[in-house]
Amino acid sequence: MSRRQFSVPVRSEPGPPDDTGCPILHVDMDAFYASASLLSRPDLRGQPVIIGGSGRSVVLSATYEARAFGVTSAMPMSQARRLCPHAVVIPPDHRRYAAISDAIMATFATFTDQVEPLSLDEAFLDVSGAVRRLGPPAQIGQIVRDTIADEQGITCSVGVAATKFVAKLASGLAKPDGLLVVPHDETVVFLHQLPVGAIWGVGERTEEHLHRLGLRAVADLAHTPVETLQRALGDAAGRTLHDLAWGRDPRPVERQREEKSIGADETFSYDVDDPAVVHRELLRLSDRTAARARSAGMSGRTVSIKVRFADFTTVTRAKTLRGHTDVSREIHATAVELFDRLGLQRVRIRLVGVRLEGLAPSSGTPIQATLDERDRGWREADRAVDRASARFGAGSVRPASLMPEDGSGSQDGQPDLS
DNA sequence: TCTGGGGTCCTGGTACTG
DNA sequence: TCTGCAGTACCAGGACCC
Repeated sequence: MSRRQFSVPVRSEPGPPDDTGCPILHVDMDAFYASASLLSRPDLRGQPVIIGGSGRSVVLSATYEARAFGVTSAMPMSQARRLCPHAVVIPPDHRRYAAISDAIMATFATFTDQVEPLSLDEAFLDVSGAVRRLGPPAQIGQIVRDTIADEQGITCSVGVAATKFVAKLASGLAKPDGLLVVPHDETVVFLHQLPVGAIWGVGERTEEHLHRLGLRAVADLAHTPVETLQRALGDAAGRTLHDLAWGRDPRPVERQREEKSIGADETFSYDVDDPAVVHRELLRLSDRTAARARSAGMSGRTVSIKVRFADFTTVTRAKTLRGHTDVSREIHATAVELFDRLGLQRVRIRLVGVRLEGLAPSSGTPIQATLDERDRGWREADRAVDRASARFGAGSVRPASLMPEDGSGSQDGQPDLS
């Protein structure tokens, strides 16, 4: 679900496009979260619908009817409501999205075992091994589209190209509900007509930077010496951009991608300057992070925190531990230490986050060796909480300091600040 | 005017180590 | 023992992705 929108004139020649040497498919669901939410609200089809939360949140997705009013994903909800006041707003249902995504990925796997999920709603497929069984890549792309529509009731767009980068661009141009082939021999011509912002890795800042250098189209990038780009953007980015501008993208479709970090952050419903409140939020986030790490069978060696102030400036602090951990209490203690070390005096804070980095499988790391008897006790307690959560639901057991003062036990997972 | 939450990768600076 | 150097690890920030 790319957020960058651009368009180019796409050549339409008579006859089917030549997909020889184009084994990479990029499949991207159309307005995935909105389409998935409408499956249970068919009465809203054809209407402007926005998927998003309340308070200081942003738009997760919107139907094409809402997009016609200028609503885009990642836009502040307050702005989206102003642009399209008559839109129906539906809160996100992440469990449902994950279930539909699992089903879609399982469908992809029936076409090829070379599937690389990029997010819940998009994936690369290398169909080189399926051509003899199912036909040329463009035909496979069409079968994928039909199958997803039949099975899930939502549409998707498919890009077919020689490389991942170009396939992704093609699916974006095919939206909504389309398929676009970029023939191998036309890759460079196709790329050179695009704006620099179309390139993977060129965001708002880099685009501005390139514009200041007088580089507006991908063709300009391609004809700029790589050393010039490297001086302007750094060695890695300069080289990558130059390669992509010439259609060079040797990255294969990778089935498994290792997780590098797990974390959670939360924006307060209003800015907070009480350290005790921040400590409590760090406990909640540490708990959530540790539980997710344990459920993934991972532990991490570095704990980092993120603090965003009212003026939106953000600082991060990190500490690397002597050994790996997945213990909530240890992560929380480190997070609090990092926060206190900032020495903030009644500064207004908008968001805090906790992240566990340097992940490794818990089974292969000597966690127990680093723990004393007391810590082992906390580890066992975490395990007991995990078992209770699995049986009675997430949040059924939590630290006493996170319980509401009235003892009701009711809590919705939001910071208790509103 | 208002900017979420989950991540990855890169860069530059500093500290540590042999 | 001290100094300089190079490699590596760590840290913080920025930019980017969906």
